[in-house]
Amino acid sequence: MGQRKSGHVTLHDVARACGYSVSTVSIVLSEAPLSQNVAASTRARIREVARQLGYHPDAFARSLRRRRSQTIGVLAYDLSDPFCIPTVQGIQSGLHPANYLPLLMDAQTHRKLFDSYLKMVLERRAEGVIVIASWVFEETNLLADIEKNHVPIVILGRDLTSRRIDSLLIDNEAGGAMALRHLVELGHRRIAVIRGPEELFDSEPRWAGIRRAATEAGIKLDPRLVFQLPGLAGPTAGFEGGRALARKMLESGIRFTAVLAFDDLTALGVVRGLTDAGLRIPEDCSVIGFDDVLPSVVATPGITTVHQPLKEMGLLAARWVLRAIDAHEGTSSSNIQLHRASPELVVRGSTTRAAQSRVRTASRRKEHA
Amino acid sequence: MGQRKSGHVTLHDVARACGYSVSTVSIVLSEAPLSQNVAASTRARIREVARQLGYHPDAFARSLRRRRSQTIGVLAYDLSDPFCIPTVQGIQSGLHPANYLPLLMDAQTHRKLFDSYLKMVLERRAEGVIVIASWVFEETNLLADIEKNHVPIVILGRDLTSRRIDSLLIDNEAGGAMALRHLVELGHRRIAVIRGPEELFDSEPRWAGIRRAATEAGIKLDPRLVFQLPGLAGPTAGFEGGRALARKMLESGIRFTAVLAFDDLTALGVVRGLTDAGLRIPEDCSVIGFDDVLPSVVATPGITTVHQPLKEMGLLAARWVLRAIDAHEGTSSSNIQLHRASPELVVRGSTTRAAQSRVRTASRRKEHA
DNA sequence: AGCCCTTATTCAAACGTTTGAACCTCTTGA
DNA sequence: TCAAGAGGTTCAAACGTTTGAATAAGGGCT
Repeated sequence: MGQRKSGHVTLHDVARACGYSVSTVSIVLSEAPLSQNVAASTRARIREVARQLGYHPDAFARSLRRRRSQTIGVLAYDLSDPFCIPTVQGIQSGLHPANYLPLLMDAQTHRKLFDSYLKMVLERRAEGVIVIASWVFEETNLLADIEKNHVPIVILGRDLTSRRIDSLLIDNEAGGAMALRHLVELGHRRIAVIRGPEELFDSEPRWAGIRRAATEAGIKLDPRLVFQLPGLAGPTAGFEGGRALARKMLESGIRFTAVLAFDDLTALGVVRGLTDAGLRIPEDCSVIGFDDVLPSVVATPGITTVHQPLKEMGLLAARWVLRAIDAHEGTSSSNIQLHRASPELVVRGSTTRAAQSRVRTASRRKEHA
Repeated sequence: MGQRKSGHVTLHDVARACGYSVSTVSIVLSEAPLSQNVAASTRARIREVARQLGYHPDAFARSLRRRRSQTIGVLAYDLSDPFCIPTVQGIQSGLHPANYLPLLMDAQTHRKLFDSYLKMVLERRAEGVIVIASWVFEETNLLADIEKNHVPIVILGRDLTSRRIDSLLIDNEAGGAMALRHLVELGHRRIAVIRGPEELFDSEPRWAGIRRAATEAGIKLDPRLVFQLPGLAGPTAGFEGGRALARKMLESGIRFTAVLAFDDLTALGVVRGLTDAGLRIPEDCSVIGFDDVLPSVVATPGITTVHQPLKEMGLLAARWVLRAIDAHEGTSSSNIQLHRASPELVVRGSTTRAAQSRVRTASRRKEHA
């Protein structure tokens, strides 16, 4: 009856209630090796009492004593980016079998939040950290602290091997090339490209891949058809950006039969922009994106895109940290790793052969020239 | 130099490094009231050394001693449901100012995961729990444990006041009515309805609201035009369901000029299904959804829908738990609360006046009759 | 009897904090 | 000169676990 002030049932309570010592109860409930030596009847009794009282071991006390938190900090730069979710799920599924718990935090694109969460992760003695970051996380000085405390860290979405951090990211170069090749194979020659914002790490290599593929295919990308997304803010920035640029494309008066957008949200914005102007997708203009997020799947037409194996990447990231933790047991760090995941083309309804589309676009375009 | 075995810098280390006792260091670094009495020079010195060493207080030890975890468990039934994200963000923003940290877990619709996470939340001594659940969380016996341990709990998305749990949810009845009224005001009379799956709590009241509004408007809902989503599985189940049912609608041969879908994903599925059959949205048929998730914003046409103020609800949920924790300090529980958030209609491109659309649909329909 | 082994249980120290109480060493006022 | 206070710092106990070492009681062996 007498409730402890904390309001939580402790080993002590269970011990008192069943007449055994705290040690015995602990040994039984935590299934320590010694528990083989405990009489079966005792075990049963203790378990029963614990259950009745609703006992749950205190993770703080336990972690303090065991010096293991069984926790991995997962820092997402913005959960509302559909990009993050599958990654997180991959991480989760990698951590769960090893009995590790992700300590998931959403920085909501705020640099300050990011820093303060990183600190918290450290304070909660996460044994490792996974950062999902396209762009935050430039130069946080907490990184130094992480090192000082010997917490292994893996970053997803950027190459930071130069700073001696294990990194996983999509092969943007290959992905960009893949997207352009797809359009070329459909017969498109006059292709508008929307590059990513400068702050974004992915922008450059993706663009490089696009140019390489264009060169290989013997196609010149008209510089007047190359646009760039402005800096980002909010979850629908890509959409609005794509929409605005679509309008610009039409106003430019240059002929094009396909748009290669930086990512899916941008592609969806382009679709909206072109549709508003009276074009039909894909008949009058093909549109391709990058990422393969949910909205691309459920939009009509579905957006052809370059799929990132996010779940797999998350899973791998989880494996890496766990391995690093194990290694740490031994001693010293292994070598810094870099993984470039292979993108995959997903063809949906937003792209089609160029043949007739070129004509239509041309005729339509006059209205906006 | 000599690294402690734990690899973490402790108060002890800082104390040794600067020649003061652990107590003094603790008092300074935790900014305890006593720290006014500590010489300014000492304070500065201690802070400096702590910084240099990369000291971060051990949250376990601290929570253990202070008997406060500053943590609220947040259990989402499925983070990949776009529905969850804004809610989580709302919760986060409600917790942050009070210096509480959400312990976010994603059950990924797995009942077992849900239970095991709930246990973990309890073990980590969360001071409160917020559950985002449309459907999991039927009868988990852990609920009893939660009560035994006096952890305040709030549920989002269901009414569980009958089980003495504070609950927040959207006013489904009003939302359903709102959706139907919108269609009626646009002149639609022959409206197809897709009800939610039975397991889902929201399905029934939403449907009730629809019927009430129909009656009030003097409209009969043709039972042959009322469909029901099958049980759900996976994030795109709603989409596939809507798509399949759209086909069924057309095959039924019954005339309709608008579809009221259970939620946005379903609505998007309907759009796809109808479009595939050659109809145009909204000219040939209006489609309305429910929830206002990201894909509805970025699809073309944008999906007209009933907005749920998820961020606000999350914020309120956070406030409630915090209040409950404060109250707990005092003693005894206040009364169980229920909040029905008011939905809001968001008109986008997927709905339009019925006048011409009825004709077109009729003429189109022949192709599929 | 004495010894060792097994079985069943408990002791007590430790994990890294926080904090009420205690301890010094000065001033200051009477 | 002493008491009282203030300023500055430390003691030591506690939070709820875990775990190596210790204890105790029973056998079986020589």
